Amino acid sequence: MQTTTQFFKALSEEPRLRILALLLGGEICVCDLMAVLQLPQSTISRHLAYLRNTGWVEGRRLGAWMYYRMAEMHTPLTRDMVELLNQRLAELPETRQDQAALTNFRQTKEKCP
Amino acid sequence: MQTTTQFFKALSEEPRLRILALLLGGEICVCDLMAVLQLPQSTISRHLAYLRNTGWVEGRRLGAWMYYRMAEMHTPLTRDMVELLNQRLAELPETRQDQAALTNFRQTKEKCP
DNA sequence: TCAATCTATCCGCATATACGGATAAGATCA
DNA sequence: TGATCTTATCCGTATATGCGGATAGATTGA
Repeated sequence: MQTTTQFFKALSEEPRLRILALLLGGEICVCDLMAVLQLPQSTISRHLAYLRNTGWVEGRRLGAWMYYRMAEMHTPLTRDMVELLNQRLAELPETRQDQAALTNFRQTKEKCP
Repeated sequence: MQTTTQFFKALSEEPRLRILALLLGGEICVCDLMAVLQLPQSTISRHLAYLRNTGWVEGRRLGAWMYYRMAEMHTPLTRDMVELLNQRLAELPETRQDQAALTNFRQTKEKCP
């Protein structure tokens, strides 16, 4: 049950919920997250580590960049939670704003491919 | 989004998750919760207050006793969460143990109707 | 190899919150 | 009203964890 409570605790901080909402739309690199969330790099990285440790996301290195995406879920509860967030998180205004900001940033940026 | 993160934070502590798992089975009075969870009264009451404030449960007074039950949910996200917990929480061993302890206590007790 | 870039971790500080005994508040009954 | 029972809140303490600048590690390209 410790695992389950920690899994839910990951959703209890706004930066982490915003990160998950973005990752539900597909893989994102840290630099994009920094641009969208407008938070210091150490803060982003710390929350990503938390999400990694609780099984929510997994990262892969692509050269100097790290890309993060939703992790494969291994239990019914965790699979259902991802499905639920996928359906319901988009209803929150902050989520829509972040998605728009991501789209916009990806169109205008040059580096951080 | 603050509301949503607080809503999830309620699930991030083991006593609260155990309380919710029990309440999914129906209305329960505080004295039963104390007997099942084996925690001090102030701890139970504090967690119940937290669950009340985050919209998870509602209580009603019946004489000297307080009975708690799952609250009516008002958004798709919260309704889906209750449905999910209802389906998945029973898979955890702690939940099964608590349910058994509740059944057992209700059969043997005399007071706290 | 050195400089530059990207990311993870470290560190000290601040805040949130869990804990549980003590106390207060509400209700019942004699 | 006073005694008793049930529950809620208060209180001081301990712990967890968020924050973000500083630092370390990893990678690339010159």
